Amino acid sequence: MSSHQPETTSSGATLRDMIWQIVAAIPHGRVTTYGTIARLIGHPGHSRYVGTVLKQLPGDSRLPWHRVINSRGAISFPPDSTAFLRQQQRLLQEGVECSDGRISLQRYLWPDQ
DNA sequence: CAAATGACGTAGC
DNA sequence: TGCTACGCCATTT
Repeated sequence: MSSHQPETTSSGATLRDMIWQIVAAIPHGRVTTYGTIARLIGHPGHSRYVGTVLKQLPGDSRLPWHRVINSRGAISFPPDSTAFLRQQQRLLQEGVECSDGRISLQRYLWPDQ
């Protein structure tokens, strides 16, 4: 087998598949963080990888990637980038207050404490 | 194949 | 309260 085969679990799912699954499960109008997702898939500390996976999503993906923000409660894109504006726009569209690019984890974080 | 990179997080100062 | 330094590791150069 080639050494660049995706890491798989006992169920056969790749880490990437698990991340997609979690992102798809984020409720409308709620958000979660990269670190939280890493924990949910049983790999705490892999927060950077979560970002890498989302970065590789095809442009036409229907996954709600915009509901993923960083632990500071902010959008992880430069404020002047189009990506930032797109994410902010999608969040505002579903009722998440982020006019300043900041989201209240206290109010929107998923899963609930 | 070695080194740099990145949609992160957190401990330390 | 804010910055810096590191750890993390798949992916890219």
